[in-house]
Amino acid sequence: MARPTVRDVANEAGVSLATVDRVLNGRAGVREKTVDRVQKAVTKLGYVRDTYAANLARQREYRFAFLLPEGPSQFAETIREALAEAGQAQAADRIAVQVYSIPLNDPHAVVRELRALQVRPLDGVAIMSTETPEVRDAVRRLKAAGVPVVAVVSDLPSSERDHFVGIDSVSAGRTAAFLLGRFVKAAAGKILVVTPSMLSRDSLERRLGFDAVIAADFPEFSVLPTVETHADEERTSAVVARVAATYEDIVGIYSMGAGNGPLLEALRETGLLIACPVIAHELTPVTREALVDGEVDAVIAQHVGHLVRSALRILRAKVDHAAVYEAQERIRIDIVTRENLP
Amino acid sequence: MARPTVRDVANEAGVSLATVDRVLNGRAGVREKTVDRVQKAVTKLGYVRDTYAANLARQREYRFAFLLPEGPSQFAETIREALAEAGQAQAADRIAVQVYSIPLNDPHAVVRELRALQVRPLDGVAIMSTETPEVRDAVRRLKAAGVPVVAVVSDLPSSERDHFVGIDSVSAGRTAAFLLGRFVKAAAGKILVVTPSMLSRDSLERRLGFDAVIAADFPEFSVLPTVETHADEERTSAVVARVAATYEDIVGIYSMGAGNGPLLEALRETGLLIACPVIAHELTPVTREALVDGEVDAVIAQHVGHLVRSALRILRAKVDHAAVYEAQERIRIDIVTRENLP
DNA sequence: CTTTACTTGAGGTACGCTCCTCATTTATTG
DNA sequence: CAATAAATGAGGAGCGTACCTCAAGTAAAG
Repeated sequence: MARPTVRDVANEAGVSLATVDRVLNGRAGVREKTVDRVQKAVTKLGYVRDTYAANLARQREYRFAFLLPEGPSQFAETIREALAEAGQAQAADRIAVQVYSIPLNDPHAVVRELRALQVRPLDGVAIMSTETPEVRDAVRRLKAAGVPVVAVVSDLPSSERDHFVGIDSVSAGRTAAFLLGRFVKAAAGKILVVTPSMLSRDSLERRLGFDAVIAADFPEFSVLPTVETHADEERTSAVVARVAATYEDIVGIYSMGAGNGPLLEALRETGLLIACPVIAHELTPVTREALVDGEVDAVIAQHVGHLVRSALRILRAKVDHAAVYEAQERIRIDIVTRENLP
Repeated sequence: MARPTVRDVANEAGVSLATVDRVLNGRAGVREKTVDRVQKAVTKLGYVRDTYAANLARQREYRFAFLLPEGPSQFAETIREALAEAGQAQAADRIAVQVYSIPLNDPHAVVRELRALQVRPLDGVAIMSTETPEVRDAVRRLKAAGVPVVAVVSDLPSSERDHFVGIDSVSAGRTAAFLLGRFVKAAAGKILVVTPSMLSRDSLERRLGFDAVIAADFPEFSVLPTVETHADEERTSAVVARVAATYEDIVGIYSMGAGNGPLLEALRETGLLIACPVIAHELTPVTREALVDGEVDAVIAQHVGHLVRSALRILRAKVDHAAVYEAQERIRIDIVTRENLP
């Protein structure tokens, strides 16, 4: 009844332990017929390799790199924290994580950083970045070198990343629209949508989902053209002031991206913050405080702890050539309000 | 730089391997002075026991029991599924889970089931149950026998359960109130609250949280006395019909507990379902469908996968006399809408 | 100072697996 | 059919830990 071991498999297949080992680890020099026999024994007995014993024997150390955008992004910061927090568990799982910062606005630096990665021995890479040609090339090179790559938070679909870990941006936008539509008490009016940049795929997709739901379920509201802040404080305050002056019937606000600190400050000045329900993204110190203060009504978030753990699990699975358990790796779209704040 | 092993600790402390082993595993027969020396070496080197190697050597098998309420509860069913789904991972972690059904309405049967538990060798128990005297006694007996017990979903605070795995009911009620208050478009009116039974602690606490938020933030609404369905279909339909006839200004509905199938059916008949926003609990096939159909606007849920995994992790930690990593074990209050349905 | 009880050391075996070597058997080819 | 190549077997060491035994050491009690 106990778990079958390699020994049991060897017996069942009528071969030696060495042969079973060769088959299980894909080593060469075994006739196809024999491979079959062993595999049949494996399935018959329901043998599952004891990964822990295997790793113990193998003295395997998973060396993973996490590439996060440099700079004062609060969200990236919470990911760093989650990574540090997960450190404990990582050590037990023989996972060593190096965190690198990639300077987003300096393509040369990006290339340099990514080149450097290829030199040191590395078993897997997780990247959070917008999809620039440099990043795409780097991912391709890593893949060519046999290093698994997962995209985190923001997908890199046209690179050959192995997996994406994060929420579906279209659904996130739809969720925001649903909540905002339900929260607004006014009978009709305009909805303000703000993002640092519409060049990022995430913003585009969120807007797509947002518009679809507003159009279908809340036709009484019209969504204004997306306001871009370019992650610049002055620009944020200027552009928000202009929009607030132009339209007097703004009834709801959707902040699709980062930079909520300056944005909220600008909104405060215009008085829009008190009048309108606000939906924002990602749970950071700023959005948390805004939730508590009632300035932001709901935050669409992804659990950074899950994000990090999922990325590491997937990288490990890729290294081990094991299957990824998709159901567990799907990141949920968290809705955070003042009352269910974790 | 590599992880320190028992050998390193022995060297550092200037004692033998056997002594280190005695100290680490709390075996008797070591002078206090020596224990200190070893422990100092452990902290100095940052030694962490390799749990996997340890379990391998120990040939440990964690035998856990899950006690779930018998009967056609959809929620308990989803927990069973989550448990089965987790089976894979459990096997790798040397965890064997037995699921038992406890007949809620037959105290004798409960006692019998719980007695039976004590006979078989058992390393830990997770219980989902309301707090009856029988259950309380059983928990006490299990604890006395040295078996860790965690309460799942519904807390058993007056028993000596080691841990509670689930969401905070007061916060859940507050969250429901927040959402409902924001969803209702009417300027004023009454809110209908329904539960199978107000005898359960969960319902009481949810109502508490719900009332607090409505009173504080949405004073334009008044909450009707809780309607009890006693998990009975006919009673549900009768009582809902009566309430609907009595008050014509019901503007929102909060379903605090199980039995959403019959409840929704009854609400459908009264026409309340189309008119009012509805908040319910737990994501089951019924509530999922109701979300998709727009009959229920939001569901307050707890991720059953997390619930199960957390319970197992905690039980394992208790068995190993290891620390529970509280931050990871806090179950989030999920808000599920049509758009972020997992 | 002896007797006794308690502490500690030394060493071995085992867990399930990986990875290595070397010998032996089996199939393939000219 | 011999020479060569390929496939397989047998066995051992090691990963970090647990747990066991037996002997030797040290302290406290009489």
